[in-house]
Amino acid sequence: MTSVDPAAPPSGPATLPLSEAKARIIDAAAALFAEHGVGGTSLQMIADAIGVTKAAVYHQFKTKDEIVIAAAQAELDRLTAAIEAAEAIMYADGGAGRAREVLVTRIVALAVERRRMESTLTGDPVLVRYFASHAPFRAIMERLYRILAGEDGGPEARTRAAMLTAAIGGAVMHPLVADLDDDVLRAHLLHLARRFLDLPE
Amino acid sequence: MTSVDPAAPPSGPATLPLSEAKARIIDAAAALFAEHGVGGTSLQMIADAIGVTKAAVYHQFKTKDEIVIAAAQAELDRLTAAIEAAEAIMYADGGAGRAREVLVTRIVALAVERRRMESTLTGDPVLVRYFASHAPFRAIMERLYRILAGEDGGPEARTRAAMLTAAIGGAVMHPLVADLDDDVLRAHLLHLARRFLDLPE
DNA sequence: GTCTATACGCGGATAGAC
DNA sequence: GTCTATCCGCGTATAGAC
Repeated sequence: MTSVDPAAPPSGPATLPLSEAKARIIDAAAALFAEHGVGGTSLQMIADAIGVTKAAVYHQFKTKDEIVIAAAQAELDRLTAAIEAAEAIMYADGGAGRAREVLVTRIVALAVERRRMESTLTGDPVLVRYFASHAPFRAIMERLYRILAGEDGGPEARTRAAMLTAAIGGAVMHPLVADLDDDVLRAHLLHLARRFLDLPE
Repeated sequence: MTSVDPAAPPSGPATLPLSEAKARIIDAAAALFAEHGVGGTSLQMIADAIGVTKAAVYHQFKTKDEIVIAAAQAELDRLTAAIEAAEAIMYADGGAGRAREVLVTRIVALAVERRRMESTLTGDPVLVRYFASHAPFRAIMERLYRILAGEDGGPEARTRAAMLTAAIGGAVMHPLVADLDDDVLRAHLLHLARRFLDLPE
C-alpha cells in the first residue's frame, strides 16, 4: 500500500559525547532549569553550582542558549529513539497501526517520566524558537508526524497529530493531574491517547 | 440530577478599567510580547514604543511582571466569559452535555483567534508561575474543569480535561497546522475536541 | 584544555526633581 | 505623570595564567 521511502530509514546515533567540563555544566544547568526555569537561571548560578567562575562556563559554551540547547538535546535523543523504534516496525511490516501504538506508548512514558522537566522543555521561548527554526529538530518532528498522521497529510490528520502531541506534553504538567501518581497518570493518558487515535483497546 | 450549588453562580464583571497611561503601556506591551516574546521585550522597548522613558513606565507598573500580568488579564477575561456562558446553561437546565458543548466551542474559537499570541500566554514562565500560584486564576480554572470533568473529579475525568485544554491550546500554535486557515483549523479542532469528549456530532 | 581576572553594556529597579 | 540620575546584577566578551 504505502510505497517504500526513497531514502533508507535514518538511524542517526544520537549525539557525540561531551567533554568532562561540558558534561558537568549541562548536568548542573539541567537541574537548575528544572527548578528555576531557563529564564530564572543565570550563568552565575550554574557556575556557582559547580564551583567555577562565569568565565569558565562561558569558555565551554559561547552563549547561554548553547547550554540550554545542549541540555535539551539529551531529551530530544530519547524522543528520537522512540521514533526510530516505531519506524522500524513500520518499515518492517507491523503496519501503521502497530507503529502508532508503540510510538504513543513510548511518548506517554517519556512525558510522564519527565513531567517535572516538561514545562522547561516545551515552555521556554528560547527552546521554542530554536527548535522551530533548526532543521534537525524539524526533521525529527517530521518523522514523528508521519507516523501519527500517516501518508495522508490532510488537515484533519495533521490537526489530530498536533492535538495529540500537545495533549500529552501539556497534560503531564497540568495542575489538574498534579496529585496523580505517575502510574495512574500514565495509564489514563495512554488509554485516552489510544482512544483519540482510534487504536484498538 | 446534579444538585444546585450552595453558592449562587458567580458573575464577576471582569476587571476594572485602566488609566490612560496604563492602557497605552499594556497595548504597546501586548504587541511587543506577541512579536518578541515576553523575555525578548525590555522595558526600554516598551517605553520607546510609546515615546517615554523607562522610569515613566515604572511609575505605572512597579515591576515588569505586573505589565505581563495586566496584558494577560484581558485574555483571561475572555475565557471567563466563555465559562460563565457555559455555567449559565448548566445552572439553568441545559445539562452538562450542552454546557460542555458551548464551552468547548468557545474555547476553540478563542484559541484559534489568538493563535499568534497563544504561545506568549501559555508558554511564558512568568505567566505560568503567576497563574499557577494566584488564587483568582485557579478559581477560574476550577470552574472550567468542573464543567469539563463534571462532578466526577476522578483521575480519568481530570486527565481528560487536562489533555483537552492542553490539546486545544497547544495545537493552534503547532507548526504542523501553521499553514491551515483559521476556519479550517477551527472546524477540525472543534470536531476532534467534541469527539474526545464523547459529545454527539 | 581549563580556568581567573576584568571589563562593557543592557535590563530591571529606585529616588527624587519638575 | 514624566523626567534625570543612579544602582546593581546578568549576559557577553577578551586576555592571559596554569
